[in-house]
Amino acid sequence: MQIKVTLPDGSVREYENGVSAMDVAKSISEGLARNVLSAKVNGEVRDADRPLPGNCSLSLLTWNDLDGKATFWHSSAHLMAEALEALYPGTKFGIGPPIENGFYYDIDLGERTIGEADFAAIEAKMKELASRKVGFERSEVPKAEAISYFKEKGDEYKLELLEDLKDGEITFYKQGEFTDLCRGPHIPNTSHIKAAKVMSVAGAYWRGDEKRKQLTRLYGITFPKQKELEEYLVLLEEAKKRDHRKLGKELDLFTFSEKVGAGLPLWLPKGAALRERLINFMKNAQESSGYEQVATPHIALKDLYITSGHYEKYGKDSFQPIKTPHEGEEFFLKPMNCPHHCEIYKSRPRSYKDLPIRYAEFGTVYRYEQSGELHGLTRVRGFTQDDAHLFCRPDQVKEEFKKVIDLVMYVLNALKFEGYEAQISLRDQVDRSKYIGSDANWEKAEAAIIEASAEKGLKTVIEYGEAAFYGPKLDFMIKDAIGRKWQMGTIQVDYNLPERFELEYVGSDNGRHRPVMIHRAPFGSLERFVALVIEHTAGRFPLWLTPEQAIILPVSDKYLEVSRSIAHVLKDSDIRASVDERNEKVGRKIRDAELAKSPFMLVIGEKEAADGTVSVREHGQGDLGTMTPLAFADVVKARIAEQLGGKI
RNA sequence: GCCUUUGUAGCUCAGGGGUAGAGCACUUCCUUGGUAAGGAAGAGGUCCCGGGUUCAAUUCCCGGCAAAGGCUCCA
Repeated sequence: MQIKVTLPDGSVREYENGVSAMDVAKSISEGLARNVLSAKVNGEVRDADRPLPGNCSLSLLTWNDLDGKATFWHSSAHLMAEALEALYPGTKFGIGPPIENGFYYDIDLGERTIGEADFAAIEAKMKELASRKVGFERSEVPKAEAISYFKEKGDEYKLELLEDLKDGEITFYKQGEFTDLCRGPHIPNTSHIKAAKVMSVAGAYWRGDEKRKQLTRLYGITFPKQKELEEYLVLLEEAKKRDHRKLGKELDLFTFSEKVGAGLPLWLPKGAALRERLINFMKNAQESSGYEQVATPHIALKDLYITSGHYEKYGKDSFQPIKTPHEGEEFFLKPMNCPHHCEIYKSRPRSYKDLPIRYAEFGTVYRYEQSGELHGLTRVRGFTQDDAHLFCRPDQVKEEFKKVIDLVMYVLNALKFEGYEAQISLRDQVDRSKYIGSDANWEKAEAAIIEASAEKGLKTVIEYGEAAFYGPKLDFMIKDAIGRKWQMGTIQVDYNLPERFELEYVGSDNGRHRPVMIHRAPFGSLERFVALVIEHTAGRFPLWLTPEQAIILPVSDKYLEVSRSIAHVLKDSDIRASVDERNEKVGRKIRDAELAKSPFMLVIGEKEAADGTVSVREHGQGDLGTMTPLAFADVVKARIAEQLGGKI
């Protein structure tokens, strides 16, 4: 009997029934067969050596396919587990999946601990085990047998995993001396793994539950070639150079002080000025979109947060209240601006004709974050949101939401952010105890976000359980230099706060109606936004944003005076420029300016002083020739106009 | 908060139970140099903080604090 196998290029080949993906590979070429790691059969990734189920579509997976890499790393996790069992007998195993870059295995070492000093031994053992060139043998195991196997081994974690599996669906994989409960698939044999590195060790709660036992998580990565491992490590080093914490220090943007407190950034003059430019950029954009600025204090009475629901939700796990000395009144540092803005809305009666009302505030808020969670500018305890709250009629929600999407997109484009992901954050589908408000309101809000995003043609992913406690969100996520995802802009539809604050407007029917609120922050927080701009530009900011647009480099002290007067001319043309007045050679000044990422260097020597010109050198580009200071100013302005797409 | 690691000059880092080290930055002097580092001299330290062991602790031990990588959390 023959079966028909459809390959990715659309071609159909016939084979004997019982043929494996590996056999198909061999029939195409020996070289391909050597590189096959697993196979996608009718969309399902399987071991390459399993017989094909009949007529099917087949793609052979190699290191060049994401699924092939995942198979490779999954098998590597098993290999590391085998090494660990050999080195540390009695180790119990949790789960060991592949991840974006490599894999991890969660293990319970009992009383023993593992540190970086042990990594080399584990890597050596892995390589030794890999070189045996043994296969990963798949076997289907009855549940009772699987249970008795792990009972005997004393591995309670695998036993717990087995509880959730049905009899008849349980498979083991065995390579060498190591047998693991595993769905598979795996690579043909261990010898594909030529380079192995244990990257780091961390604590990880069993099944992600803080209340359960903390296991030791070992992260590792492997490659089919030693050279690829070396290249990967170089890439990691390069990424570290873009780290905003490092660049922020080098570029004099911000600092932290143990005396001020962890997670409380201090902005240096250059950083503060950069922040101001971002604020002005946003104010301009908002002004033309009908927003009005408001301003509110940093603290408020406890009662405000009881009304908003924040006290119940976060009161105990938050900064504790400040008390007045005599009356004992309790004030909280504001963790959000919305309750204040609700009170502004309530300050007088509203007509349907007034809506939408859009209150914007660059509000600094304070939140207690767990100490282990603080991270540079991306996770802090005090930060400034480019916050605004839109109060609108129910029939205006979708339109307003779409306008906010436009604003966010404008911001992302102006800063050249491309790799963002739009995430619709909805309620947890099972556990609803984390949220306030009626199901009906949640459903309305969720539908509004999904519809508005779809009508804007936004490519979105849906994440359940990621909503705010009072409403669903559309979040714009972006990765940092080392691939961690952060939330940047956010837009949220909220039916709950208007109810809690009893917000109303008088409709055309002369009746009282409840407005809907939209919370939104295109930057998210200025702190995090600056961090991500630093990492995405590697410190080479867009010209309109950069601290210093030009540095003037006199060839010798003789040209200090003319350099200073050129700086004045540029300043009068709104160009940010300064003079490097140090007693150094021009080569040195250029080197330092290049390292400081100054966009333009203006060399002034005898010729330029005589001609009334500047010799322009662009960062990373080199000499652009000479021109007058005013012509240079025009070049800068034209570049800025180009970067901002004609706006502002 | 939990796990692993780290904390030495402004920065990057070496060192080690008994006078504290380098490079860069900084100060002064010499040099007036044309597109990525000119030369010389000098100054600079509570070796994160607190306790313990010791004749002696920056070094070893314990506890804090801060930072790094994760886990959990994230209005």
